[in-house]
Amino acid sequence: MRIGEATEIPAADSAVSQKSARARSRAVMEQRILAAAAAVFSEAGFDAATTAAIAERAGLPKANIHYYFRTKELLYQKVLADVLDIWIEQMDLFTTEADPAVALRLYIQAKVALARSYPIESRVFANEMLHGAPYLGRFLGSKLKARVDAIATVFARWAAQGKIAADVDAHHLMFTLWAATQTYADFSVQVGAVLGVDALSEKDYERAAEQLTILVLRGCGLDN
Amino acid sequence: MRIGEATEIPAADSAVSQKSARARSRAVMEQRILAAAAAVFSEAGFDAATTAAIAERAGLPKANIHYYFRTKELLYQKVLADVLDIWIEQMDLFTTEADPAVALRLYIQAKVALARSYPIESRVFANEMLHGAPYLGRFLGSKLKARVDAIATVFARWAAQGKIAADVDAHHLMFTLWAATQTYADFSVQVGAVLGVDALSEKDYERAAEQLTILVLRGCGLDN
DNA sequence: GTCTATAAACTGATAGAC
DNA sequence: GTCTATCAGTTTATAGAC
Repeated sequence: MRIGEATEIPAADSAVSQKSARARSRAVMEQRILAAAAAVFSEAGFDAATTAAIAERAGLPKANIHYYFRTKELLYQKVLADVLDIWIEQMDLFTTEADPAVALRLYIQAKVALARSYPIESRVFANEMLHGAPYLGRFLGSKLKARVDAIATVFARWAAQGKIAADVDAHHLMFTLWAATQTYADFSVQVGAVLGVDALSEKDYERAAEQLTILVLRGCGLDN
Repeated sequence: MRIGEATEIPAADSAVSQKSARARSRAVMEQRILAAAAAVFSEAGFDAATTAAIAERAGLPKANIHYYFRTKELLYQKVLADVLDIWIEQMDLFTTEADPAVALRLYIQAKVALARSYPIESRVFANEMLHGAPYLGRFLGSKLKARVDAIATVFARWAAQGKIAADVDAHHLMFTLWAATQTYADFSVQVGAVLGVDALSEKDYERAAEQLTILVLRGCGLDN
């Protein structure tokens, strides 16, 4: 297929219309492969995931995977980058002007919602951490650390203003919030088994968020 | 070497002395292999772990691994069983007679101590959960569920006696406690990076336990 | 019991026809 | 761009000398 053939549709969105039919086709295939790759990586981890499994899930011959992503490593890095995009944009809630109780409540709800809506991405991230973060190591010590340090500053101001208990360490609080929310994605098998259900329902996630909110707000000395 | 040769030492402990020299030698080799296997499984997960890597870490030829454990799967199951032994014996603290604050404080300290002393075992367990618990699935829905259900009964009694906040769900509290403590083993790379340290020190683990205790006790409506 | 050698299957990646 | 065939390397597991 050449550029500007019959399938070329004038799009309303200019950013899209600037792409040729070929480029659009490539983007579609890449998305399809990335989705399949994320699923396989989440189930197996990087080392155990096979390009054959990714190809099969994408409904493509194995060689096509290597045509769009030269190596398995490049494909994994792209998956990880997409996963990070989802994860990092949650911490803006913690500003000095915000109400601590409201910020914490919204953050917990957002994180539990992420665990429910993006379990695959959550597990890819968990696998990466569990295996020593060979690809995300840099990000953790730079960008993520900076974000949490900034949040700690906000918590210190809140504490100085008497808005929150002074003995709460923001760093460790974040570790607990991350762990407690991600467990509903990463360890959903365990949670489901202990609750006695096959799969977690919307009610289960709501209750999870509600319970964690109760614990954390009261734990931070905030009236519920 | 035949049974009853010069290396046969009369042992004070009868249980040990009943074992032949051959059996003891076998037990030693099995332990050596199991330790190496746990390390490799914790770093790679079951699928990505190779018997060659286990052999290398144990300082043995690869064939010897298969002599003591016929298949990689049997070796993994034995490692998992040993891991479970470490993990399940922590919940006896929660009895109706116990003081809720004391029980929770001790449980958190014990769990954080486990995360520090047995990070390998913790990661093997985490890997198994993350990949859908193909080998521990049964255990989760039977033995573990029964334990947590029993704890929930204790919490209900405590709540009825006014000893603990009535709106705390014991099941979700346990999920949070497990996740928050295990994160110091499973995600120690992330924790260390955000704290700005290469490796977590004893002080870091102490602070982790202390902070989680503050949050949970106050969160459960208990005077600290 | 230990170890070298090797079988049989699978892995990431590529060549080359279409 | 797509796909079959295939390479070189690795994997689990075993055979068989010692």
